[in-house]
Amino acid sequence: MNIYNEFKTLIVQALAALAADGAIPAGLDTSKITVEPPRDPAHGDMATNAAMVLCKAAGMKPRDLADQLAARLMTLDGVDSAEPAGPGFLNLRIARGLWDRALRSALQAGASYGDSQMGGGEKVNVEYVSANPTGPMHVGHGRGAVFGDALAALLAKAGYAVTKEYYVNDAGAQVDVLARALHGRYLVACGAISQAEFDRRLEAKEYQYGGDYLVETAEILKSRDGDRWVAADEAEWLPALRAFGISEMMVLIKQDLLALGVEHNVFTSELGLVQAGQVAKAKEALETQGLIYTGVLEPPKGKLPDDWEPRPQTLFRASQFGDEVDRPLQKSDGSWTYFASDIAYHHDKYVRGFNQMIDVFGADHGGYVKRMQAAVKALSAGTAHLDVKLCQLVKLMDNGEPVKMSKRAGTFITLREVIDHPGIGKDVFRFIMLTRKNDAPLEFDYAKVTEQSKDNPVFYVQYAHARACSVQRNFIEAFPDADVSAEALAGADLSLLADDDEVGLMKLIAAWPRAVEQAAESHEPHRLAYFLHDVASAFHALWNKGREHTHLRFVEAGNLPLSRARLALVWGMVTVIASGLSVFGVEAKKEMR
RNA sequence: GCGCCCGUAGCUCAACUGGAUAGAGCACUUGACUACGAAUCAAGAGGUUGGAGGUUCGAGUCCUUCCGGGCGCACCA
Repeated sequence: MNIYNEFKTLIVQALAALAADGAIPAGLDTSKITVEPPRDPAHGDMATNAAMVLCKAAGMKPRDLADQLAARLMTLDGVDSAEPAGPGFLNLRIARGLWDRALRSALQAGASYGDSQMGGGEKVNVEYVSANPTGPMHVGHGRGAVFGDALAALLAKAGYAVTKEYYVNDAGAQVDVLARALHGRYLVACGAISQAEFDRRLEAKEYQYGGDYLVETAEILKSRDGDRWVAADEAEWLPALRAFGISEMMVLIKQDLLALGVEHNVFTSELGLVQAGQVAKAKEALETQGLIYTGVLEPPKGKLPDDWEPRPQTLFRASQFGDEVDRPLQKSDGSWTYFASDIAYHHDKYVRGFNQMIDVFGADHGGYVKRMQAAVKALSAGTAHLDVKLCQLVKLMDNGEPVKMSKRAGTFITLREVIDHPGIGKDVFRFIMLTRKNDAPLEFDYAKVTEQSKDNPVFYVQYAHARACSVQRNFIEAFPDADVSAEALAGADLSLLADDDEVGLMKLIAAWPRAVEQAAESHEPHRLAYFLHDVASAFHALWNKGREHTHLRFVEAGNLPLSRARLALVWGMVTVIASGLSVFGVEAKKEMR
């Protein structure tokens, strides 16, 4: 129940009534009308741009249109005042009873407060993480994982039927590279080569994954298979070690995901798609539309690669769908490109009934977006939509100093190292990852995120929640027989909440459903982090106001009706924070000690 | 060279998809603990939104063009 949307409906109805009276032309396009809280609360509770948006089509001055609309709206229950302002805004003041009603509905809804029907049950597929199965997750993966997970939860809250997917890239060249590196570690484990020889080969780029994590994997392999792969030909050991390596790496990755609290519904194997003939099928689907041909691409502009040579390739006409050039589906050895199997994967999603797809990638995949969107457009005859969210880098800092690279991971700092850092853990990591827009770089400073102060947004929000729980404890102490259930609180006499800041907090609580819908619509969960911060801030302010003015304290011994009304307010705030944190997958703490 | 993303207070970042006087936190200045948790709060100061044009009732947001940064640019994923 988004109160702003309700009023938009009322305004559209009022306009229709004006049109019926002949005061304005009929059939105006009302789609651009917005109803939103004004930036300056002094302007009222809601502002609409209706008069400004419609004035041209109506052939009226915005001010006149606003006057007409204002007069009409004034007759409605729930509208205390409607005043034209500025260039043609219409500012509304809403009856107090509606804010009371919003708080009651928050209390009654509990954790489901803010749930929306916006999505109408439409199926949405969110693909995220999809890290290559070649090693443990690093911090960048962690950001994508948290972002995708929170976005999925947000869309679910907004009424979409969400499926969370992980695409396992187990078919390309990278997994061969993994197999070779694993083989090297295995030779060391079996005593076939020395550690020094391994290091030499690593230096010579014979092996590309130097991370220590493969040492243990090699040990497991040795204990399973003995030394049977030592003398074997590569053609023999490669497939075996590849399969083993992939499954072991997926175990590592799933452990990391578990530690982050990230859970996918579906894991799709690239190799599986290839073996099942899905790639060929997807290619055929494009072929029947005449979108596949064999051709030679122009050399890339700018720096020419050393090994460039004209080569006939199987190409997809991506340029017909907004991409710059056509894109190859097959390598010169006839095997599929990554793009080809990814087309098959998205085709598969489409066939499974997803017309809304979201892919969460690292920012280094930016060049890949257009061709994938082109493919989805082509495969669905334009009926499916793919949104690609690119997550920028995470800059790891400690007290302002960049954190050094890790030996264990080879190059990257592992996700594990970060969430196992003293004082961090999954909740801190998750929340901080969501305090920035996905396409903005994010600075993650160990010192700052573990600080217990308002400089640390995780702490600040959780502290508000814990403080509120403390109010409840005090209330129970003062009124041992009183019912503190949300249902009972919803029955409190809310008209006793008279202070401006109390009403201000009520309005914030009432704005939560709108915040959820807007964050969901824009695919931007970070907005909720800011909203929660605002709610926490309003609560902390009210708390301190009670410190200076004792009559504003939440719990007033001997005054049960007032105390109950205030606890209802506090609990409304708790409801919003708990609801928001659950979207983020972060625990709401009852106490900080 | 081309494409995508970005440029907002000293620093890190918001800005409700084009709305009214561009907002928070940190840092800085001042004030509030015999006190429901001072891990907090109140107040002050801080800006030509990288520059210049354009679109319109109205631009940080859209268009054009420069400047500066990041990423990507056939048979890698």
